[in-house]
Formats: sequence, structure tokens, C-alpha cells
Amino acid sequence: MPELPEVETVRRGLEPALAGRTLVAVEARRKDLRFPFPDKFAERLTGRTITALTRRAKYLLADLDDGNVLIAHLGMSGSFRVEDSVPGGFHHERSKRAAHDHVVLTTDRGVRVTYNDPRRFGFMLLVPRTELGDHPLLRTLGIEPLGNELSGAYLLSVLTKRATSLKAALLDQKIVAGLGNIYVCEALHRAGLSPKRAAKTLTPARAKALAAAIRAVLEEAVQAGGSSLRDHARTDGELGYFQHAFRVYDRTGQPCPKRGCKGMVRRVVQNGRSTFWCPACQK
DNA sequence: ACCAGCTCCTGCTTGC
DNA sequence: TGCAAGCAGGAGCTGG
Repeated sequence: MPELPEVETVRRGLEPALAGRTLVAVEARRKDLRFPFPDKFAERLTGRTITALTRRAKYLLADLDDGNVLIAHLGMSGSFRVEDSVPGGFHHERSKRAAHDHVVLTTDRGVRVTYNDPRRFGFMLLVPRTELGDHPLLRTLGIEPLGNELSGAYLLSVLTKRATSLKAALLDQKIVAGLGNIYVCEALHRAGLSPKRAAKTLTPARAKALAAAIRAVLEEAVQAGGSSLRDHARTDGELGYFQHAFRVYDRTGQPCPKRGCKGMVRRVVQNGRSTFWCPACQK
């Protein structure tokens, strides 16, 4: 599921359920996801109050009142669902234990938050807040694309140092943190840039267009609640709807939606991952 | 220091 | 219908 817009959608869904709430019960139903859970994971979380729920790139960060931060990454297939209790328990229909429910948090307001992840590429870690910036997973992350640092000048300075393709460079979290396969394809189409173009051939004008395209596509996607393909992004089970706004992603053989363009969307594989693009208008 | 390929895992879709 | 192959929104690790 998750690139930046999906993770941000999850964050917004979790915030009212978790921010300011105390965890009265925590259950980890297996010993690991992608990585082992920290020692005494459930015990360390139980009784803690979550003081803030934020996001960095594709990471969810829950600040705890003991100075630690719960880092959660959804991998490819992770999702959270939030269920309110009713007198006597939880709604029967939705409270069923589902396959791949790995972590269950219960708050002092009787809300249950369940992490589900079939492929188990996601993970949860506990790190002291003071060491967050030094953590190997976060230390090397590039800029937040929805912040003030994203500009043509930034992209130009970073991308022209790379020997690889624009597509591969934009997937690198050290450059722009939070982009994934969908939004890189969409941003490159909007900017009229070929995914196969060598990153170092970027010009100031093209870099400026690319920065604008990245910002626009991410903002629109967040607005739409992210994209829902095989999984859904939202904690309430509703679907995001940005997938209906895709211009190239997963649209092989369909006409290029760009005004006046007579091209057709094609799929190629770059670095082992599908790239969707229009050879007619992306140069 | 890059860079590309491999890998983790399950489930859905596609083609025979 | 069955079955195998291919593919999936991520990213750490390895070897070149």
C-alpha cells in the first residue's frame, strides 16, 4: 500500500484514536515482522501515553511519555484498522480476528487499533527520542517533499551527481523521502520527463518542473486519501481514491491523458520494478 | 561512494 | 477447474 500519501492518510486516521491516549493493553501475536519486535515490546508499551503521532517519509512515529518513540513502517502490505468499542465489547462483525493481524493496541477510551500485514515487510521499533535522528533507518533520509526544502535547485544539485536514471534516483529515499513507485511514475509524467533519462542530464528548468510535479501529485493524493489498489489505505476500511487519478501507473496500452498527446502508456522494467510512462510526451 | 540485483513474504492475476 | 509463473505500493544487504 504505502507511499507518503498513504502513510499520511494512515497517520490522520490513527491520530484521533491514539494521540493523547494511554495504551491499556498491547498484544504482539508473533515474535517478528521484518525485524524482531524489541525485547519486552508489549510490556514496554503497556501503560504508556502517546503524546504525538507524526510522520517522517514513510515512517509513522508515535512519541511516548517515557521518552521513547514507537517507529512503525508498513512495508508493502501493512495496514491499521481502528475499531470503537460498544457497551459489552467491540462490534461483533468487525472485531473478528483476521488473518495476519500481528499487533493489537487497546486504548483507555476502549478503542482498538490493529496492525495487519500479510507480507510482513513492515516493522515496529522502539527508539529513544533523543537518538531518533541518529537511527540508521532515519539518518540518511532525504528531504520531505511536502516541506519547504523541495525545489528545482535542490533536485538539480542532488540529481546531477547521480549516474543512474531519473526513475531510480527518485526512488532513492536519500534524495526525496517518501516517494515510491506510483508517485515517481506519476510525477515524471506530469513533468514531461522520461524515467529513462540519466539523472545528471537534468537542467534547471526541468528540475523546477519536476519539483512542482512531485509536490502537486503528492498533495492531490493526500487530499484524496491516498491510493487503494490491492489494499486500502484508510484506518476505517474506506478506500482512498487517488488511483482513479493515475495518468500512467498501471495503465499500459491506454492513451496518454495529456492534452494533445497522441501517445500510449507503456510499461518497462527498470531496476526490477515496473515503470509506466508515455514515450511520446516524456523526454 | 555508488549501483544493480537479490531477498524477505503472502496473495492475487494470468496463461496454459 | 488446476496449477505454475509472474507480479505487487519497500528497502536492507551483497557483491561488483
